[in-house]
Amino acid sequence: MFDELCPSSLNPIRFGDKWAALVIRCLEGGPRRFSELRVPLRRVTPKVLTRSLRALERDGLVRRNVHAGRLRHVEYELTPVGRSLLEPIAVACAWTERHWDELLDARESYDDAARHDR
Amino acid sequence: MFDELCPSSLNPIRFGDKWAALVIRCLEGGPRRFSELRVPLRRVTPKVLTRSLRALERDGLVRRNVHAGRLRHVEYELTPVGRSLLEPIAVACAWTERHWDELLDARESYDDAARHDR
DNA sequence: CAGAATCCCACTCGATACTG
DNA sequence: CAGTATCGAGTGGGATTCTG
Repeated sequence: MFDELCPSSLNPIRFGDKWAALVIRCLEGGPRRFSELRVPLRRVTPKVLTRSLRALERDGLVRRNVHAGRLRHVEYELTPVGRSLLEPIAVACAWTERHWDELLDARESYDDAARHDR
Repeated sequence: MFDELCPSSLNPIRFGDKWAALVIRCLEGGPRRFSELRVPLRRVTPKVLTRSLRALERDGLVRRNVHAGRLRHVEYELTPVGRSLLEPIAVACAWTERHWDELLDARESYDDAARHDR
């Protein structure tokens, strides 16, 4: 899922925006700071990551906690509702894992047939 | 899911393009013709429905059968792989049904707070 | 009947640069 | 550190009209 060679854009199942599912899985192990999220999600620009987090926050799936101090830091964590999304995500991942090869094969032969028709 | 008052665009879980999940559920009961699909999916223009069906066909989720004759007609039906998608879809639907109200409430209070901050 | 052609809008995503 | 500002490209969806 975090593999660049396996772009999730090919996956027929999506949760929220492009990065939402990844963000949720990154928060599975507990609260994470913005810059901590940027490590596994280094392909996401801060602006886009922020928007994704805001959307999740708006839906009550993620809670945003600001810790003021000398060096301010912000933590994001899953709410119970957000955590409950892990189950459908896991089901979707299992489906994709089981049918990924069939999907790729189907696309290949479809595209081949289309190319032959021209 | 087919309700206009419940736009699936608010649903955080999506399968394929905007109409894919609906198409799949329409095909659950057996093969359907293009114009039959257009009845429950009357909000979808033919072009968009065609594109959605083609995408599903490309992924091997739907099979397209052309019956030539005096009056030509085309039938679409789920492949076994397509049918297997019904399970993740059902899980997603169950999740949404269970958390829909929380989602709406969260959005409302988030938007209220945002409006108050300005 | 089952689409294809054309045009267009809105929105998402991303790159880059900047800031309290 | 945790974002915001700006700009640009690409994509998806839709309205309308036409066709083998």
